Amino acid sequence: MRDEEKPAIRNLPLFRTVATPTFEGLMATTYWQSFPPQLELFRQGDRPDFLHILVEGAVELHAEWNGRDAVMAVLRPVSSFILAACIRDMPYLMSARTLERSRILMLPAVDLHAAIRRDPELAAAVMNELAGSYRGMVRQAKNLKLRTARERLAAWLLNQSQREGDAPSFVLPVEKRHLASYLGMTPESLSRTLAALKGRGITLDGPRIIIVDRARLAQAAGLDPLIDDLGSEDPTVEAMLPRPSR
Amino acid sequence: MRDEEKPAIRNLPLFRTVATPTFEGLMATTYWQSFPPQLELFRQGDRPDFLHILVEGAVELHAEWNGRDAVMAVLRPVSSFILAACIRDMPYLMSARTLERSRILMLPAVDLHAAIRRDPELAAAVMNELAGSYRGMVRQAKNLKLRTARERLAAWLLNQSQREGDAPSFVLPVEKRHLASYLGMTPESLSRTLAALKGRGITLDGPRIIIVDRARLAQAAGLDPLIDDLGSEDPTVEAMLPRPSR
DNA sequence: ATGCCGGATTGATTCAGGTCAAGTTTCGAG
DNA sequence: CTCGAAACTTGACCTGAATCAATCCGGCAT
Repeated sequence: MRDEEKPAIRNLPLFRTVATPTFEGLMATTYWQSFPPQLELFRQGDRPDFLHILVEGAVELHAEWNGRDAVMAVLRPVSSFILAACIRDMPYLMSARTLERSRILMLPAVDLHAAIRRDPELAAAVMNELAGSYRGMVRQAKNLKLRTARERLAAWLLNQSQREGDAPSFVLPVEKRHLASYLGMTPESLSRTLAALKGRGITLDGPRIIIVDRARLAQAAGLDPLIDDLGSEDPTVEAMLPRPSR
Repeated sequence: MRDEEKPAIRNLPLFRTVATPTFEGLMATTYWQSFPPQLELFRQGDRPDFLHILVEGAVELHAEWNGRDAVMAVLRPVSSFILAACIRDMPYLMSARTLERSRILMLPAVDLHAAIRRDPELAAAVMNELAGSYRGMVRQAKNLKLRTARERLAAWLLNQSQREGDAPSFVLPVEKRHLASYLGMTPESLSRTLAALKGRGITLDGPRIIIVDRARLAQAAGLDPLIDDLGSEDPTVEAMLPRPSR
């Protein structure tokens, strides 16, 4: 464990509030793994042996069925993932692959369990994290059921801009086909829908989005704190790109 | 609190494993509420003051946005709901209404919090419940993103049959328009899709479904334990009709 | 530079599912 | 038993998005 990244890990919602001995004890059981881009970390159905903590790079959670594939989330450092599978000790419901070269801290599920049993403060943090993840998935399901592809895209653009500090312009942090899949559409549809939004508050420059009329775009998105809210909710697992990579 | 239903409540995954004093202490802080059919229990955005435990009747969780409405889950006794909102003390993301005359046990969120702090066994149960709910929502999102309306319907029919003990025939436990919304389609589409499945293993008799060729229907559904599995996962909140009303 | 190669765009077409508009059935109130 | 409202079904049509099929573009290795 390098000292430089320790503070960032310590600051995860999962660990922020626990006593230092608990944290140090947990860290002592971890070990590092480095992965090249495009590597499958695990597949849905596998047994969860480790809580994963992404410290560098980018990881995509996706789900497969009947030959189809859908991106469920994209994670950026520093984020923990697959906590729920570890807690229940049940097979992953999603597969994970790196998008970039990534460094991941592996925390054995057994040790996590032991620590939770020992430290009620950690248990409380886990509850909060799980409740937040649940709520994140509820938001995602609402997004899918209630909004059209165009509305989802418009809302995502606004959210992404907000994540980057209300930037009036930003470059997409993932390839468009991944974004398309995350939003539940095809790359072709994303391309067209993006073009359609040009008349509604944005300008395009390759992978760069320029928001020229925030109000107009917000109109098209129909923003709603009960679907889109970032920030207040814990975005460790569920959100697409929780925060700029710093 | 009537003695007759106590065992059923005690048997909830949330309480099954806790010590009796914890359970009794919690029950002492609860009170009953009875509601007529079609009554709004709370609206999305409201503050969560109580953990709800449905003991009799049926409750629907639904989400609204921009004039659209989608059924997110239907609950049958005995089920607890909105645990996540209570844990995080954040606004409900879904609204709730009774479908039938219902009796609900209200457990003040403050008392729940206090009990969790006191009893690590309860904390563990809450973690399990939340992790299970999260996984249930992941399944639902996968279902929406990866399957067509027909596949979702076929899978739901098989799951429902299984819930009723592999019944070869059963009547729909909710109105078709509610089922349609839950499955992410319109009532008209449900009607047509049901008709289309007549050639693929089922027969219809009003609200009764007769499964004549389970294998054929399973073929149309593409069942997958990582989407459809009931049973092993805790279905308290996320599943449509967790169990027959007994 | 040149030539790939994978991703992105654009166009033509298809298709699943939604919308609108009649019917028809069911069921509860009187 | 009758009536009326609500649920359901059916039909015609429309639309959002997927699919199929060319290009187009940009980075990168030769």
